[in-house]
Amino acid sequence: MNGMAKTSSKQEMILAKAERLIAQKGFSATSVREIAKEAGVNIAMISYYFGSKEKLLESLLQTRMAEKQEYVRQIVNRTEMNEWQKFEKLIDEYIENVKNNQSFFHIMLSLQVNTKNKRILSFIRNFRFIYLDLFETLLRSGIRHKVFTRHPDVTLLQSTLTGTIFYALKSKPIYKQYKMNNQPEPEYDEWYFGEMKKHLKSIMKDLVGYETK
Amino acid sequence: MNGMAKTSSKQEMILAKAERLIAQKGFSATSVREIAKEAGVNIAMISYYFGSKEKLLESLLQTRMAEKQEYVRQIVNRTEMNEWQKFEKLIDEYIENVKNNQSFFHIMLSLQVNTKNKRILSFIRNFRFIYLDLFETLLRSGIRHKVFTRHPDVTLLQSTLTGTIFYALKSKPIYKQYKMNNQPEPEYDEWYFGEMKKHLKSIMKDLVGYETK
Amino acid sequence: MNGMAKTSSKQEMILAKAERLIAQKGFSATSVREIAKEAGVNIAMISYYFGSKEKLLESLLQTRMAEKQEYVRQIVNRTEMNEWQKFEKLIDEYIENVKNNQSFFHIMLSLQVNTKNKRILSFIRNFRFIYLDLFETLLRSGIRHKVFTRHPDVTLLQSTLTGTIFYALKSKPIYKQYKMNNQPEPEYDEWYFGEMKKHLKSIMKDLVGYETK
Amino acid sequence: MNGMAKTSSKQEMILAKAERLIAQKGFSATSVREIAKEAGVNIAMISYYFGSKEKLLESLLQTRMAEKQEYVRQIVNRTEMNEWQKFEKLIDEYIENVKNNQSFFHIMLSLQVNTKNKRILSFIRNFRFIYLDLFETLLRSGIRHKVFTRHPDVTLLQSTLTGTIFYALKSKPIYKQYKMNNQPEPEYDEWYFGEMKKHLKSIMKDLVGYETK
DNA sequence: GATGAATGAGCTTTCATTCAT
DNA sequence: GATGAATGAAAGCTCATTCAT
Repeated sequence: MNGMAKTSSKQEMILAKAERLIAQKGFSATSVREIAKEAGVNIAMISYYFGSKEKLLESLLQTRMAEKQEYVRQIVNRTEMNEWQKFEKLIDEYIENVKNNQSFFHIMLSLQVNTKNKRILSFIRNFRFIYLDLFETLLRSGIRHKVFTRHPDVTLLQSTLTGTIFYALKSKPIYKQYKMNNQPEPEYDEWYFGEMKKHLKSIMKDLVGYETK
Repeated sequence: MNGMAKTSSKQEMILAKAERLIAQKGFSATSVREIAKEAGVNIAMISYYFGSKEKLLESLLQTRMAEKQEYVRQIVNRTEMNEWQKFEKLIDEYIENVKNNQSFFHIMLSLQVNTKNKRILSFIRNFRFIYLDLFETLLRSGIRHKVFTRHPDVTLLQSTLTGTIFYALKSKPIYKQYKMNNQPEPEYDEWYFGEMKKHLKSIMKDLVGYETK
Repeated sequence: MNGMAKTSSKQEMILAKAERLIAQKGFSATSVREIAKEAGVNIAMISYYFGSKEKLLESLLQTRMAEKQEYVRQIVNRTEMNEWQKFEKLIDEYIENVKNNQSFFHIMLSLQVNTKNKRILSFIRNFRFIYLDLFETLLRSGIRHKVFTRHPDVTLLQSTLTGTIFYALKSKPIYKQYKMNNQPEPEYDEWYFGEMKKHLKSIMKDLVGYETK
Repeated sequence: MNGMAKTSSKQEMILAKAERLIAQKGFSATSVREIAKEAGVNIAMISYYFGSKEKLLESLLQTRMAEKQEYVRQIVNRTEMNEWQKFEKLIDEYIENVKNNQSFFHIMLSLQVNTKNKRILSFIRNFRFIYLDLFETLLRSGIRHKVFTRHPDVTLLQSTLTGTIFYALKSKPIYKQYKMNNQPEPEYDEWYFGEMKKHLKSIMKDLVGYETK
């Protein structure tokens, strides 16, 4: 048990360091040596634990994605909320999630552009489908219960929701500079992601035609 | 003159092939050998023309960005349009531009996350600032002329506009698969980008508070 | 222990082959590939063991210089000899040393002319200072004990001693040809370095004013 | 004629810049690009004028050696001096010559160790032989005229003479540091080379057994 | 299970030289 | 005669991975 725990923590340490480095520099520009050095393990360990650099990435995605998918189902299954409240909750949680896992979402975005790895593409596709299905279900239910008055295309909705978040995430330093804002990082983040939430809720409200009484 | 044209076309050929490869695989994952092979030139030519792999990328960005910035000013300076019409025109042209220069915009997106090259970061920042300034000017003018009734944050507006386009672009195959659509590519593209235009105009109309009379 | 010995012998093998090649062809004209091939190791091992080609050279100098400095102290500390006998002993040993490590001294001379490497220049300077201090001590002691009657400038003394040896070393093939001598190498070397010893002792005897009783 | 003069000066410029660079960095470490850049000519000119980098070096040596050999004969043929005076004159002139052509003598020294170029080795050998013959002639004459009482080996004599000069030249900064001398360069040089002359004359006087009456 | 040593393939860049004009 | 363009070869180095223990 001691041995296993130690091993497990080593693997998790490797994944954590790899995540940060790959998010910062890209997958190709990050060397196994660097990851091993950062994680304080022998170079051979990456191949030893994960098989290869590529499989380390796959392992990283699988691990992180599994962690992230669970919370979604909880929201949808809650009955005390109407569809618009669930929508709001989803937006809040999504943005919080991105805020707290910026490295992971950087990698996700980067991989959608560049990877040719079939397994990784499959991971990403499945991840996306889960959200599309979720939104579609929510939209239908909202229309049925007359909470929503419009039924937008769910793929365009996702593009705007996720696209805005990702692009805003990447643009954070540029926008901070544009506005000549000198706030310390945590405070600025709080404000930045808060504005993002309000902005996206406003757009989504318009898209689904939710009318405040 | 013949010699110059020939030289110029070789450099342009290298840039074109580099653009496609870097967009597909990322900068680090693209080797100088590959670019040279694709462009049909000797490996040494990349260093000869551009100095280094890194400087080739800088040269690519500079060249393409110069090409793209011109058309923007033309729209803004047209006087027979009101601000909302200019907004619509900009969205149409932006989407067309991205559609026709997907590689370049992929690279731009990718570099915003991963590069640490100061010069490149500066290029991108300037490119982004030009658009931000443009939108800000347009918003102020629209408000002044009572064409717009709201003044949204220009950075969030850009994130939604550009983020939606980029994300929708990258998600095209996934969405096609999700909808189990078997249309041939050109027809599907025509429809897909058309829907994107309508979708974004609808969002923007809401954001700026433009009221159809 | 077996592993260590094996490793150590590989590194030593690389150093030995590098020494010979660099002495023959010069540092710049000797390629890492060549050294690796001669030493029977993979090219990557040079970087693996030494860091770089330049650091291999530094390592070579440091290793060899450490080996060479030890014997000097032994002579000086011997009490049964007078100063002139120590002088003679030093000349004999120095020339023997050069004879048996011609490659190393070729490199030393070559580096004094061409290198701009700060670390290497520092190695050489320290090496030189040790000898200067040694000669100065010997001269003073000899004067005090009335073994020597003159106190020549120690730097000029070193220039003549070392300069003669180095230049004679380099000129060996030319002089052999000049004298149309066809002796086999080892016998010729024996005679050549023997003459050098007598010649330098004669000069030094004059310089320090040592009188045979 | 204008064209020729221009060409000739270009070639001489290339030789001059090549001399300095090769003396500083060594032949292999000096690139054709560098020489061309320093000389302000096109890279192709080196191959064009001299055939190759190697032949440029040959050309350099041949040119410089021809310039240097002439002055020697003048001294030897002067009849108003006895052999020792000629010896003194030679030492003075030799040291002056080296002082004023340090680059060339550095290259000579360097090539004697490292080059495998047959033609260059032949140049150097001939250059050396001329001096050896000269000294031999002088020694014989001195003995015959009872100016000298000893006949040292001419190769050892040359090794000491040239070796001391070269080594003292190269060691100048090290010795200045050793003596913690802060004199300005020109004054120190004057003193340093003056001491060298006295030192070598003293040694040579002893070697040839010249007795002051 | 874990690791330092070692490997071959590949990287970018620079080399001296030649070509086409 | 002179030169910018272009080339193949080779340079030093780093890569992800595997081997031997």
